[in-house]
Amino acid sequence: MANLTNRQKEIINVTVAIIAEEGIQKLSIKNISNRIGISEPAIYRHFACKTDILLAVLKYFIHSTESILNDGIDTDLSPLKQVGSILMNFFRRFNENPQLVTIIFSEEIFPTDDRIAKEIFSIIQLNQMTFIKLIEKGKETGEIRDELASEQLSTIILGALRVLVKKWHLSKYSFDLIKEGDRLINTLMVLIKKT
Amino acid sequence: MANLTNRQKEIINVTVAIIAEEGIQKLSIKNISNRIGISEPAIYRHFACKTDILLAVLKYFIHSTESILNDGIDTDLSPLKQVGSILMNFFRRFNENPQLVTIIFSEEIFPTDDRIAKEIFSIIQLNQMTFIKLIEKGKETGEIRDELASEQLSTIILGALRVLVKKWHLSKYSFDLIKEGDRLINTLMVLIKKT
Amino acid sequence: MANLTNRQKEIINVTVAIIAEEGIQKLSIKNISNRIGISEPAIYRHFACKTDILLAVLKYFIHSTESILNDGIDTDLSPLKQVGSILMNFFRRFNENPQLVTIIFSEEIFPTDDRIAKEIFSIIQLNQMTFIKLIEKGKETGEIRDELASEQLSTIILGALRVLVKKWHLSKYSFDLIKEGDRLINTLMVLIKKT
Amino acid sequence: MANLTNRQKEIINVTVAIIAEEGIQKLSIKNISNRIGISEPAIYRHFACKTDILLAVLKYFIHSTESILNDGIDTDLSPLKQVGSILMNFFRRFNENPQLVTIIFSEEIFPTDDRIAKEIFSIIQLNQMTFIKLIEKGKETGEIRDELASEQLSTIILGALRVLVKKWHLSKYSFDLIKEGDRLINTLMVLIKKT
DNA sequence: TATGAATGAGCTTTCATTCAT
DNA sequence: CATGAATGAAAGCTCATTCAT
Repeated sequence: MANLTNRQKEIINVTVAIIAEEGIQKLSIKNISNRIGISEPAIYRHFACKTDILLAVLKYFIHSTESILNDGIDTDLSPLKQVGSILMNFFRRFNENPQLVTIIFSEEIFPTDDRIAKEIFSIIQLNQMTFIKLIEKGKETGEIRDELASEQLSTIILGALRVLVKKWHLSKYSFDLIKEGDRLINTLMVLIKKT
Repeated sequence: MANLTNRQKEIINVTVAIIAEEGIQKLSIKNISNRIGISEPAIYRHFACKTDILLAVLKYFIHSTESILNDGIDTDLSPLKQVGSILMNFFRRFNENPQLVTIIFSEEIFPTDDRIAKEIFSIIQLNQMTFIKLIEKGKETGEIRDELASEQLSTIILGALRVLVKKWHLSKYSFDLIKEGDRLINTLMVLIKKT
Repeated sequence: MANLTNRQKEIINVTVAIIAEEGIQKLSIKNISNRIGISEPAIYRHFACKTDILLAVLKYFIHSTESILNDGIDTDLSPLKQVGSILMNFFRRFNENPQLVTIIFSEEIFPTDDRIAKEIFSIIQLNQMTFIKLIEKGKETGEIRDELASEQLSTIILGALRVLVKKWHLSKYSFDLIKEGDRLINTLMVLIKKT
Repeated sequence: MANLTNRQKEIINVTVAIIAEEGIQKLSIKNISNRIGISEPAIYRHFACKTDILLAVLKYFIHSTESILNDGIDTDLSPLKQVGSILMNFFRRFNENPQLVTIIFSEEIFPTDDRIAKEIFSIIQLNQMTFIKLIEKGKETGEIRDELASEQLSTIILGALRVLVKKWHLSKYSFDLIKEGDRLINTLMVLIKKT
């Protein structure tokens, strides 16, 4: 976000808001420019085309995801605790900013475009790799069950995260994500920790 | 699918194929009619509007999902084995019919429409409830760890299923879903079974 | 109406009802066939094209108009009384069958078509001539002011009829057409009768 | 018309011309844009939807009607003379601009729409009230027969105006509207003035 | 006499984008 | 940096009508 102008940031924010509130089908240049209060051609002063806006949005999400992951990882906690800490970070971020949900786990909504597909793949890889590394570390320290493949454990953790958050989103935030998230983390911890 | 005409079935199949191959953004009446080889207005002899086509597609998926779930549940296997059997059924179905993936786990792709939202919610509920019931049974028979909430275990199982299948799909089927699915099932079994 | 089949009469009645209730813009073959409960092509068994249906409707109105005019004229009343009698006949017919209004004075609603234009012109001529003849007779009997041109008096009478009926129709029948019609007739009588 | 852009005025004029020449059934965005020489979507830069164009047309007619009425009313003439003056104004305006006829007296041609219905009702009310007020004044000054209800006289005057103009229009302007109009005005004057 | 299926032409409207100013 | 005007392409959908059965 550093090398973006204020207008570009504004466009990205408005784009995220539209996708979250009205769905990607309602995302149009007109819709974006109306929300900002400028004309449609004005958008093209700041982005070459619509795809570039979506790419910028995705890059912003990578940045968000990275910061969620890093906030959890920069501690003195044990690897297992760090897994829990990262998950709780996700829940907290979603709770504060629910519109993130619509996009951060929604590969499907974006139009089929090679550049976009690449960007999405890198988000997924980032999540996957972070957890795999932590699980490996946890196995080394004897904290995590080492008879189970790290990749599969990572899949299980990410899947649980995703399904709970989606359920929360589809239920229109009808339950306390932090509380349910905490319970889910505990269950996951019980499942994977060495006894 | 029983009370549908052949043309209606054809339209549904073509719709599924388009969504799977080109994404929902490319789904248009023209696209559907072109693939079938009829004119656009001809579609409206068989469905009143585009939304009705999507609803029919979703109902078809509910039917598919139900049959996947029922194929696993109608056995003499133990509840835990049934969980594994259902999961393997999913993997096998996806492997045979990869275009199912794009839709069956993709709430987000459908346009915001009350009737569609209702249909999607029922698919999710169906999956959730099936696993919760089996887990409850498994706890009763002493096969599944009873210190863990059934709803959370269900969330974990569904999440793992989803993430593996999506990974397979995004990687353009670059790995053997059946083999990886089998390994994931084993890992899940190890995690949740009582020792 | 004599040489029409029952189905043809049914189609005409339904067409009149649609025009009256929903306007001519909503008149379509589909709409007609739906109301009757038959298929669209079935309509073409009874009329060659849509214009023919409209022509039949117009002929039915000519017939209606003729009978309204004749019911008033076949009496022993004086010419001036006959003018009043015919006008009251119109009001009574509209009161019993309000959907007549939408069409009987609505040249404009029909599509531009030579055959239709001809038919409409003949309705107007019929009305015009009937009143002109009566006024001429009334002048001869010394009942009607003879310093005024018959054609203009006819125009004034027909105009008054039309505006009152349209007002009644636009106000959604909010006043008693018979009572207001009676008062209008009296006013017209006062205006044109010789003193 | 003051707060309209030139393009908007052009669209309104072309719309009026199409309705007058081809009927409202032939009025389409394509038809409008073709006549102007721009593309169809270009229309939507100037009006949000087709209904808004029709509303602008109607507002233009209200304005026209108002100026016809006011041109006649702002004089030192007696009320009865003013009635005649207004009627002659109508005839003159129609004579100069025959396409006005098709719309100004044609409530029926517009599609059923609440906003449009409201606009049409206000045109009718305006005409009605203007004549009623003048007749009331004429009764006070002893110029107009006071044994007759003003509302009915207004109905008679408006009806006569309408029928003559429509006759002129349907006959494809085959007679001199000004001359016939003048004769009709004289007849009306004779009928309603106190003797 | 009726129907199911289909069609070409047309409709209103939206979209991403361009260009002169 | 911004806008008003415009556009080609495409969308979902309706219409009168045809044709084989």
